[in-house]
Amino acid sequence: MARSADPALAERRRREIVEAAMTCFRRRGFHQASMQEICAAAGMSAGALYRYFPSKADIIVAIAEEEHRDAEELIDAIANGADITQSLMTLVRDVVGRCVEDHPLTADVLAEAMRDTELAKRFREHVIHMQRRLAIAIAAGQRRGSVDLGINPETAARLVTVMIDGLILRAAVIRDDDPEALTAALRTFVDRLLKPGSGQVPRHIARMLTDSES
Amino acid sequence: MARSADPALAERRRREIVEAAMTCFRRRGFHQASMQEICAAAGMSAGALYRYFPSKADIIVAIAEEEHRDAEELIDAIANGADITQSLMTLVRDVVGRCVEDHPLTADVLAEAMRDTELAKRFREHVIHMQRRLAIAIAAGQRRGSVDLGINPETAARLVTVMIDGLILRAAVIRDDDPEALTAALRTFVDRLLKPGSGQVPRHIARMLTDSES
DNA sequence: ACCTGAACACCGTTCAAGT
DNA sequence: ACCTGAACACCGTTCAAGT
Repeated sequence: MARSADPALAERRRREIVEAAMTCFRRRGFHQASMQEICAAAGMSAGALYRYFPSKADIIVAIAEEEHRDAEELIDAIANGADITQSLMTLVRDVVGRCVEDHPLTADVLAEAMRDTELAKRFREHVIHMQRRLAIAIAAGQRRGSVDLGINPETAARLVTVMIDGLILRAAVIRDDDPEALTAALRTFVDRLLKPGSGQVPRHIARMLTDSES
Repeated sequence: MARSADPALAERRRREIVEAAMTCFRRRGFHQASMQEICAAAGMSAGALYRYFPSKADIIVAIAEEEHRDAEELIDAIANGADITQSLMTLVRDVVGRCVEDHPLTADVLAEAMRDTELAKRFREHVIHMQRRLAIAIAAGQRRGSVDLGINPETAARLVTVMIDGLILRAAVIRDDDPEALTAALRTFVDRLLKPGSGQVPRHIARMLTDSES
């Protein structure tokens, strides 16, 4: 990475490179895009680029860091929302929506994480962070009465994050999967998992419940 | 692929190549493994290999076909099981378990599908097939009374397949994620989604339900 | 200090030459 | 018909030479 006399310049160059690489990777994928392409997009020579990133793999680590930072900002935002059910729907729409744009980057990061120890470690920490934040938000929802008390917050958080991963993957590969059916399915998932006393109760019993308890 | 005078030889060679490639890809990943390595593992020259596969990309298409065929056999097997809840737990254990071995292949196939139209098409068809089979099995479960009538079979099938994708992804990247917690979470997911009249009903009401209806 | 771009070892793929 | 392996264009990375 070369000790720099001008940290501001170094930071600026790194951003230029990451930005250029993201454009190239989105267009052609991590392994299909060449360093020459990235150099051209960033407006610098190979030698200059290698002054700021010791290898192509390090560029994708920087991209993964950015993706994870973005996702964590999203989840921190919803963690403060009052209605956890609605917040989750919004979160998933945002995460999956953003992914539709960046699906190739996400898939590339994943595939690289399978080999790259550094990347795998960051991925792991990211998932753990997401899960913890969500568990806290769900527990808060339980105290507020907006989440069913019958479910363990850690369990719910685990299921939601796994579901989000699955949704991202699906949005990435199956671009035209019926989006309304998916949203409806997600609603069902969130309701059955989190809604206090959910729809499985027969109507006449549900009436008794509301009559006697609210 | 070269019209062959001996179709049996051609089939044998293709298998040798796919087998060799799977070994190499598992070890080093799709893009890290070189054609020279695959040739050496298959015991043939570059020219010979290219007689049977027109490109590296076509080898991964063959591998994806095999993965999909395996997964579809698994789902067809459970579709005939009596207890859909238990079958699903078994299915997930099998799919995720198999994946722990083949996670790098799965991730490589996914990342390639992001660029490779041919691969993406096969992926799409595979997901649709899985979903249809599962929906049929779930509908059968409803007729047998082992699945809650309050859920749409297509919706449930969609959620289960998305969840499976998420689980594969997680098993692939986060190898040491607490497996027991994951199994327990999955149990919760399946129960809340499919079990007739699940745990959200308060105990005194549940008692009334069983007293008056069964 | 920062940058250039030719050079290096290696990649996927081809094809003239062998049997 | 089937196979070999040197050759081709191109890859990620390095480094002597410039400013």
